[in-house]
Amino acid sequence: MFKISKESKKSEARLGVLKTKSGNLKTPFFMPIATRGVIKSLSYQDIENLGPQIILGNTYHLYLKPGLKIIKKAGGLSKFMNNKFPVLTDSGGFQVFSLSKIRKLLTNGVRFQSTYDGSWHLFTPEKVMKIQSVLDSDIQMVLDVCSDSRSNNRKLLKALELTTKWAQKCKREKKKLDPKNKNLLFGIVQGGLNKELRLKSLSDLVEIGFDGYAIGGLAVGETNQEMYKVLDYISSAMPKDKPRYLMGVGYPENIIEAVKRGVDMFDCVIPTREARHGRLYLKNKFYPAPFSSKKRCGVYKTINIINAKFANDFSLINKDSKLEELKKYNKAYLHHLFKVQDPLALKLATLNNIEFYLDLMRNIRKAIAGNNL
RNA sequence: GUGCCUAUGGUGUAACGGUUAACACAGCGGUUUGUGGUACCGCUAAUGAGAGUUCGAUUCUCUCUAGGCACC
Repeated sequence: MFKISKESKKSEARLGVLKTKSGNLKTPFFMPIATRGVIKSLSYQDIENLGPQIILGNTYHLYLKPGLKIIKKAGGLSKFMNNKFPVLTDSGGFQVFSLSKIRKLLTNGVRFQSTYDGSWHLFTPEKVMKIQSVLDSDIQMVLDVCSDSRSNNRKLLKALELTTKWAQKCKREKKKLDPKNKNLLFGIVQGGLNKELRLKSLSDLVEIGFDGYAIGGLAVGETNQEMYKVLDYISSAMPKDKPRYLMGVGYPENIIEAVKRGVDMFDCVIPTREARHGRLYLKNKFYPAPFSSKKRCGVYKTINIINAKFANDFSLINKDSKLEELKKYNKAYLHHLFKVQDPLALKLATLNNIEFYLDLMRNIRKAIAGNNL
């Protein structure tokens, strides 16, 4: 299921292959986000041109819209999207955190209010697994309780205990729904910034046994240093022969620091969300030199294409791109597209940033192979 | 030509004889970590011109200028 092919001599970084029913994934990898069943503004053709290894969808959002009936009729999320890549679905655990104002935490699950029509829906561990079964995602996540990493220990402990209890239920339900273990199930480590709680959470999950382990509840308000400190001890304590997934992270420098600490999988809204707000990730002249811990790893820069100075910049959006659009359109034009709020602006910027992230991951893998990371 | 009405940032509107003239959009810049395209946070920017009344006028009066409407 997961095989490590190379361990860096320079750090805890490793190369591996994760097998899923829809394809094999070279780790470390990054998952572009398609929460609602679309990488915002991109068609399946655009996605194929980018060639991600895997994309990410969301249980809560897809359950509300289009709903299970439609997904079932379509034959699963990938068929619905005409997507040929593996899919990981998040459980809705993050919505416990991000939608904290419109949810109620119960001992048997979470009651969420729909962001569409205000109706209430109970998400139990069992139900979340049923939904993911219909979505037929290659990698499924247990329902967890993601809390603010700076919460007090009592709250963290409660979140952790619920997470563990629910993880057990998720595993049991998954066995019923998918006895041949066609799709993978990952547990999620919680515990905030508390070492003792983190390690307890991990060992409880390992005892239950999962196909992979995720680190949740990070990048939710703490500093980078605090996050790295957690990774320092939790990553090395995780089973070596299972993939490690740092949920929701991050900026390129965060990803590099996590890879050095032995993390294999990432997802983040940054490249896509920031694209829609006009920020483009671009290689600088040192790319892909050995990634340093300097700001922007010393190898990339960002620009805000909406800035007035680009109104007159007729240089190409991205001369290094493999994508025709980014090599043929210039910055002044993209600036204009943002000013007139044309959807093409979002698509071009999104293509640029995802391409950057995927290329970054390729170079990270190359660097590990050469013991340079 | 006569009468009436109007004049506030780039645009559209508030306000009041009395603190620093408010709001929206536009403009300029920033934020974003298991999604925020519709989000969030800053910044810039105005009382048409002149005179009078008044302790104090963007507000009241007059003249001018510009625009609108009606009549000839």
